[in-house]
Amino acid sequence: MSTREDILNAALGVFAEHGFERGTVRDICEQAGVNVASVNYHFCDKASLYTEVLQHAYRSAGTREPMPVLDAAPDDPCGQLRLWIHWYVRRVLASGETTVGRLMAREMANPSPALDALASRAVQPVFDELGRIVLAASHGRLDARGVRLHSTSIIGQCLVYRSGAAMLERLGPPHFGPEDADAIATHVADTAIAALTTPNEAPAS
Amino acid sequence: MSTREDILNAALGVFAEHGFERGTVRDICEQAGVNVASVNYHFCDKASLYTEVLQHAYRSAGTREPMPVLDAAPDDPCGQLRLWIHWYVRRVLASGETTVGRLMAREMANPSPALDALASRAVQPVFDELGRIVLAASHGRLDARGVRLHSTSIIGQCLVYRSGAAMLERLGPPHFGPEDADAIATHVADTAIAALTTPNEAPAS
DNA sequence: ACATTGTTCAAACGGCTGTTTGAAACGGAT
DNA sequence: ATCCGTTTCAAACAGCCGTTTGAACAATGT
Repeated sequence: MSTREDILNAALGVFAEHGFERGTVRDICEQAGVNVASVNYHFCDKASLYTEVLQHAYRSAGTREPMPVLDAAPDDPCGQLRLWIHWYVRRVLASGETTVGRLMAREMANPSPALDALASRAVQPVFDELGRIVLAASHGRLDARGVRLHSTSIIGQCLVYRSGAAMLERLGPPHFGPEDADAIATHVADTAIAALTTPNEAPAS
Repeated sequence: MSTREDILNAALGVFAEHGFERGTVRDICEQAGVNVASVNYHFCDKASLYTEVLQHAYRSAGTREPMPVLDAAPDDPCGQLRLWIHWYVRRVLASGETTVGRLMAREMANPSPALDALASRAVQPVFDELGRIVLAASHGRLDARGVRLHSTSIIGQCLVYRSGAAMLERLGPPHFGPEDADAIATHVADTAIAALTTPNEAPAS
């Protein structure tokens, strides 16, 4: 039962560094210290190996820093939102340096069939939880469309520090790294709460 | 002089759909109606062809819908911000369907040497302009760090509809397409202006 | 002891890839 | 018409890829 996990770990690194196409089975097996045929024996395909690697990666990233329990303060949805955003930003910026983050960024830009399973199993629960908090923070005033808009805005503000990292670090200072996670999270939370608590806009002056 | 451009256009479509690795020279040439050897004759490499395609794509995307002139209302920075965001969202969502947007998203996740030139030439001016508007909308209260935070939040909220499109459309309704560009832009502008005009938050409880 | 099952391995198999080659076709200048 | 540089083409090349094969090996149950 060791070779399977050896392959899984080696494949995580190889796929993250070179992507699915350039990451060769031979390279993975050499790095795992196993035979080439092992991939086709334990996982039937290179593609199937990839999907398992993706789920393994996302799950391990999730368990390393689990989503905070928010039942603690059910009467303070804004506080819950702050907590959630801090957790998510830390998770996003931390994964930007490790292999997992690059793997996810690749998969977003280059969707493979593995993305379906990943979306429904790993991402959907996180996104649903955010939607629930947003709805509560708006005191139930938002419809499904509004919840989705606000949730997507929050996710977008966080994710840009990973998906747009290559571009941002080419745009001159000031730059933000994992050490700025709390500052970024505070800003995103401020923005989100300001948007949720400001009544519908009249055009601003 | 036709085959060069034929190859360039065909390669744009092929690379955008399949990426650099999976986009084969044979496919490009077949779609352009030319011989396989033409790629190595007109561009020496497949890689060189790719960098030329990237620059060609950025340039054409920029000229199709130019950044709006904002000198019209220099005394209404919030109005300028709304205008700018509407322009940017429309640009992002439009390019999300065409080939250019997907090509850019791929390049972000998998940066090639071509990204440096693209960042300084195509993206930097757009980002600087946004920074100027944000600074004005905050009545000059923000430092460079604050301007960068707000600008990045705005960009992130817009870009997520492209860079996260593959994920978002797997997360169940409601979905947003190019026809919702104005609604999205209005929401992002509301959020940004709410964040810019709300006084500094007290730390969360 | 044997047979069975699950696992590992070296070697080879097709197939697709980017690239090269050398000849053929073209087009303007002499 | 002849020449010469440029461009196109069919064909082949060399290499790497994922996958398969069939034999060796280890572990387990009978």
